[in-house]
Amino acid sequence: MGEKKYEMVARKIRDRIRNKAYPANSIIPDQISLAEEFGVSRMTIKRALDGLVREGLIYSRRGDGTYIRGDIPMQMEANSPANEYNGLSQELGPDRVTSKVVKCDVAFPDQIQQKNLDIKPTDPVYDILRLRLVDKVPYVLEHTFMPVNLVPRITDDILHKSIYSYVKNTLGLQFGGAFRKIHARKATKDDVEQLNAKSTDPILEVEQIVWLVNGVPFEYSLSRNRFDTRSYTILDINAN
Amino acid sequence: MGEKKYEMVARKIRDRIRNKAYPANSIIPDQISLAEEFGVSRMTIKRALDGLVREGLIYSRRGDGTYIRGDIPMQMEANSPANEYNGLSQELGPDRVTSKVVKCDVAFPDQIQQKNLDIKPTDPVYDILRLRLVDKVPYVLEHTFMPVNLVPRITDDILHKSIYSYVKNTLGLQFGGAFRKIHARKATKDDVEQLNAKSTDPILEVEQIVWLVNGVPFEYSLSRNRFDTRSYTILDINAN
DNA sequence: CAGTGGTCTAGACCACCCC
DNA sequence: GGGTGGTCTAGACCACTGT
Repeated sequence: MGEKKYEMVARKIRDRIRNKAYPANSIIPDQISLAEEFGVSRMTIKRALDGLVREGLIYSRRGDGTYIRGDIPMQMEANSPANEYNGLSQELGPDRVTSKVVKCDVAFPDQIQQKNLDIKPTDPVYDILRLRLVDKVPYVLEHTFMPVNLVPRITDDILHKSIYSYVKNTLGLQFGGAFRKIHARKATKDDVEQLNAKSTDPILEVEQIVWLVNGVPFEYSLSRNRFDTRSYTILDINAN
Repeated sequence: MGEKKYEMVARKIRDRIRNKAYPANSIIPDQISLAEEFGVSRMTIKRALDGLVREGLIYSRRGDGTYIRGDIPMQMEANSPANEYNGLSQELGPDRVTSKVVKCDVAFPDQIQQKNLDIKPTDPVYDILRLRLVDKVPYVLEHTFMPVNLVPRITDDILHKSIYSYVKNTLGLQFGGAFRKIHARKATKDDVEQLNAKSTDPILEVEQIVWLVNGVPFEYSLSRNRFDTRSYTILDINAN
């Protein structure tokens, strides 16, 4: 189906912010005027604005108006946001990202994997260790576990490109969400060998569960990032 | 002012989930039934459910129904979420948290502070270094910068308790959001001395800007956490 | 097909800010 | 008081899932 009305409105207002048609720190037209301009109801305008609030682009104050938020300097300098489940390839473009498959096994899950993927000891999982390189420089060492029955027919070609685009586009599965836990860790032998980390370097580790829209856990993974080239960014808006 | 209707509905449904009146992985009544039961319109039910979806408690599928999400095992084990702007005292209870004020100066901001707080070189800032202890064990070393004009009359008593509750409750200011960047770092001399970290220990650093509802940056801080006692958790729901 | 959740409307009322 | 955003309604229509 086509673009929803509130998505259309949000997109157009987002464009105006990018074009500086609505400059930083300025006030934008009131909701009734916007409703007339876009030919939709005020509730639909509100819905679109709520989305932009959560994206951090605007903020509203009851009795006052809706304003464009200025740029966040820290965000401007962020190298690559480590959030979202789009995978590195989509974030940085598939041309810059390459993968070295260190290991790709099928095995029965250990207790941690059983618990995090909500599966039985007899349900086999993929056990995949990949080094992801950006512009041929080691970037992150990803250890991924996925139930075999959810993700059939993994090929070497897929592993060298993007698992996520395979899951999304070929298998037609939709991601519902993720829970992540970020740690600082000491470097292991693998980190030294694969990431070219020094043995005294800290490692930024992201442990995550990703599940599908139907609530089924689909991936449990541990990503070990070089501390000097990667950080994780979070925008946390205090909204309903 | 009183509780809004959608907040009331969300709270009651949240309670039913906690009580297992709506058990994990079960389906809940349809929106029309809920609307009748609570005596509100269906839109209000939808609004309440949307909030619970973002909290990760439920998920809905069009044409099907709304389901209770099972517990996330990784979340159960999380020691203490490092997110939110409530401050440590509120997270863990004021009785367990103590503070050692290492430094509390007023100074003119350097370029980084000017940029992140959006202030002029002539606007003085607090430069506060506090060690936060939980059950008397060093936990996090917080380096905080705040514009003096926004947060007047900081006292030693406030520094030993909670700056956040002072800002929220005494000054009556409301937090609008935060942007955070998480790094893994090498330990510094301060970390060794204050956090009792070993010089070879990694440090989990949270760099953040917090702003108020009117968009004004209010705090820029660097929190250095012991890698073995603290992690940062994020729940990331794929929703509108 | 029946039943579900998602979108959208037109209008009402309220809480709040600023003048 | 005048104008703003926030809440809530009753109802309509649509998209989707299951059978």
